[in-house]
Order: sequence, then C-alpha cells, then structure tokens
Amino acid sequence: MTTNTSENINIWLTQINNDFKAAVSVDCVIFGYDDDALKVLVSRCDMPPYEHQLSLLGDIVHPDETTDEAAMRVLIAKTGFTDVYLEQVQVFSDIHRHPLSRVITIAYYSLIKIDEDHLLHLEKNDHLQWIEVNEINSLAFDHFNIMHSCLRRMRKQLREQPIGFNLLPEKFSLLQLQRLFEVILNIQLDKRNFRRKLGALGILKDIGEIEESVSHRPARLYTFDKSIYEKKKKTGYSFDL
Amino acid sequence: MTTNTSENINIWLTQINNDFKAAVSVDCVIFGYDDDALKVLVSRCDMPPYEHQLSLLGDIVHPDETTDEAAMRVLIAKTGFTDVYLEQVQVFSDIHRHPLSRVITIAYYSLIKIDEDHLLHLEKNDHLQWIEVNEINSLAFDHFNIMHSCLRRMRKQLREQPIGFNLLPEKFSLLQLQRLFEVILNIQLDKRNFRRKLGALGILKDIGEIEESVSHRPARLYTFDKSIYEKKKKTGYSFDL
DNA sequence: CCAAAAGTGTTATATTTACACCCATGC
DNA sequence: GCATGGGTGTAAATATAACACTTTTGG
Repeated sequence: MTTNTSENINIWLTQINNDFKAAVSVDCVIFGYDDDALKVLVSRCDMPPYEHQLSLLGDIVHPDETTDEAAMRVLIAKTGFTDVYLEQVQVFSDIHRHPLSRVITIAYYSLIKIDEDHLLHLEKNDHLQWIEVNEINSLAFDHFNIMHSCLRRMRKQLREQPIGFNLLPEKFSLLQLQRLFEVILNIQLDKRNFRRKLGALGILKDIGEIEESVSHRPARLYTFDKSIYEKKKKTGYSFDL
Repeated sequence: MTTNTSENINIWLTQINNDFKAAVSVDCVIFGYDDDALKVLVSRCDMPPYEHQLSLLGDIVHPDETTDEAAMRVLIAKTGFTDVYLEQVQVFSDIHRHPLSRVITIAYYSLIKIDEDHLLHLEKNDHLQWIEVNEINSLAFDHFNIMHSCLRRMRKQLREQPIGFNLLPEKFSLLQLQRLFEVILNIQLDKRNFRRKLGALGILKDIGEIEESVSHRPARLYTFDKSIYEKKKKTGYSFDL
C-alpha cells in the first residue's frame, strides 16, 4: 500500500490521462429570507431519474475557472446579483451520486436579499422558485443532503459572524434582525437583551430614519457598518450572538 | 449566461467526456504533537520544479472511492494507523496549482499520536519526516497555503470540540493537556481555572493511575471518556475551552 | 534539602438571564 | 380607543479571571 513519492509521480503521469479524472461541479444552496421565513432557490430538474423533482443550482466547473469562480458564475447567472455572500462548505463525492457519470461536487451556500428587482429577474426564469426550507422534503440527486449540510454550516456561522445582514434589506429595524435570528436558528430571544447585546457590539449604525407606513409606532432603522466591524475584528473582537 | 436546466443536461452529456474533467486529489495535513511541539508529517518532493522541497502527503482520488476514503487510504499508507481523526477542510482549485495538469485538491487534516510504534513505522519510509509547524517556511505546490488553512481550522475546532485528545497518549496528565492547548493555540492558561473547567466538563475519567519515574510528585492520569461526551452532547451541551 | 511539578479555594469582575410597563402610530 | 410593535432598566444568577501556597516525589 505504501508508495513513495517518485512512484506517485509516475502513477500520476499515466493515470491523469486515463480513468483518474472526474467531472467536478459546484452546487449552490442559495438562501433568501422573506416573509419571516428562510427560503432556498431551487430549479425544476429534468434529468432522469429525477424528473419532476427540485434541485439545487449548479454547473460543471470549467477548465479555466476555480470552483469558487464557478459557484459565483452560477450565482450571477441565476440571480442576477454580482455582489453576493458565498461560502464553500463541503465536497460530496459518493461514487454514484450522479446518474450520468462520476461527478464530484463542491457545495456552497450563499445569502441574498430577496427584493423586488430580484423577483423580477426570476420571472424570466420560470423554472426557478423560492421554497421554504421547512417545506422541502426531498430534492434530486443528493441535494437534500447537501442542503442540510449547508444549512447546518450557515446556522453556525450566523452565530459567529455578522453574515445575517446579507439576508436583510440595507436598512432594517432591530425587530427584523431579531426575528431573522429566531426564525433561522429556531430559538427565542429576549427583546431587551438582544438590543443591549447588539448595542454593545457596536456594529450597527443608526441612520436616523424610521419605518414608514406601519400601523404602529415606527421603528428606527439601522445598517450594518462593515468598516467598523473590520476595524474591531483586527483588535481581537468577535461577533457572537 | 443564464442556462435552463435542460440545456445543462445537454451540455453535460457532451462536456463530461471532453475537457470538462479534472484530476482530483486529496492532500492530508497530518498533525502530531510531541515534545511540547505541534508537528506535521511531510515528505520529500521529487517532482519538478519542486525537487528538494517538502510536500504534504496526498494522492489522486481513485474512481472507486470517495474523497474521504482516498484521504483515509493515504493516511493508512503513510502512518500505518487505521483509526485516525480525519476532517475535510477545503478545496483548492487554482488552475495552475499543479505543474503537470489541472489538479483540484481536497485538503484534509488529521490528528495522530506520535508514539514509538509509529516512529518505527516511519523508519521504513525514510523520505517521511515530522517537522515542527513553526519551522515550516515553504512547501511544494500550494501546500504551505493548504497547511495554514488546515491549521486555522484545526485551532478553531480544538476550542470547540474534544479533539485534542487524539494528539495525546491514551493516558495523560492534566498538565500535559493544558500544555497541548497552550502550545497549539499559542496562549497561556491558568492552571487552577483550567482544571476546574475540565472538571466541570465531566468528560475526563480518572483512571486511578499516576505517572511513573518522574523526578517530582507524580500526576494523576486521565483518559477522555468518549461515551460520556456523546451522551452529554445529545442533551445540548458543548465543549468549549 | 533541593528542584520540579502536583494539587487545591476564594474573591472580584463581567456576563447572562429574567422580567413589565409606557409610548407612538394607523385605523 | 384599540391593536400593534417600539422602546427602555434593574436585580439575581452565573461564569470568568486573578492569584499563592503546601505537597510529593527523585536525586
């Protein structure tokens, strides 16, 4: 079993040109948050034997791009956004995970704001749809599994890094932010403690605006101040819900 | 740019057989802890243009194995151990990262105990060596970069999960454990607070033995009780240094 | 008896939790 | 005026951090 380095080289020179190559793809779990629910952007799948199922958005990795670039290309193609949060999660490489041939896939998750511009973009792409995470029972290929791995990772990072803002509009109220954590993490938070905590973190900027046309006292609006966060991060500080 | 699902299928059917396949490899950052230092198992590299440099241990992924299996195969081949802690970290896919052809690699890190049996095994493999992490300034390919990604990930997990025990002998003293955290994380810990904390975690078993042939008061020896940890984990409890 | 690490408690400080009422707005 | 969420403080409990001396062993 033990091979030394020079053997490896020889093996590689011959094997790389034969059966030792695989198709490599990326699959993106694109999360959006809307209407107090966490959603995923999925596509109808036409490939046997998964016709009539839903699948994640992905594509094969091209020879002239990294996997990160491939994932970003898929995102831009499917959502129209160029500036999206994207995070590599994990490789899925079961031998028979794809019916056509061996396809090793790299799973990514992405966070985007579901806004009107974007919904407009989707209309041109009628096989795409947002579906609530909780309503997904199965997906084509091993995509259900992939989605849950990404969900787990995203939930962890949501607590450890200020990524939740990617799911909200530029301006948001503290209750919107609290609801986002509650919905995604499936927990309950105390309003006062939550506000104190976020105040202490010092990464929100009160923009001096308030909600409009709400049938109750309008809330102050905030934005996430990324530059302050980056500055604080350097001096050994960590976001932690 | 936008392609719909059925187009994708057609693209795939033709492209998978042409230029759209890549060689996929695994690279293992094998950490060991010995002599109060964190070390990595590396190999001399004979492949131009990296002759005389050191490289990580890796191999191409075979058609009949997952990437996890490939990584485990490399580990068994190089270390002789079959029961090792192994964790997938990240994909490295820069187009020219390998001089021979496009090789997309999956980085793994592994934690093993450096003991005498193992050193014996290494003697048969004279191009392998343990080298202190701090003494590594460069490695072949992008392996230096890979090593640091794995180091960062390992340090994070060391604080969040009881993985450090994989680097220690079966029986260890509390000071040994404390030193391990201090060395790897490059921090100082208070002896009493550390002991109280680990006592509170309740995952160590006092095996009623003590150190032998030490020229000072011998310490009690403990083992990590994995079954208790697993039980506690289910009832929502987390290791956190 | 000396060197070296083992082992052990208390106090101050910081963090986290629990909890209830009045306020501003639209209808 | 009523329904809806906005906004605010305090006290108790818990967790963390700082800190020094006696004990046991080998040489």
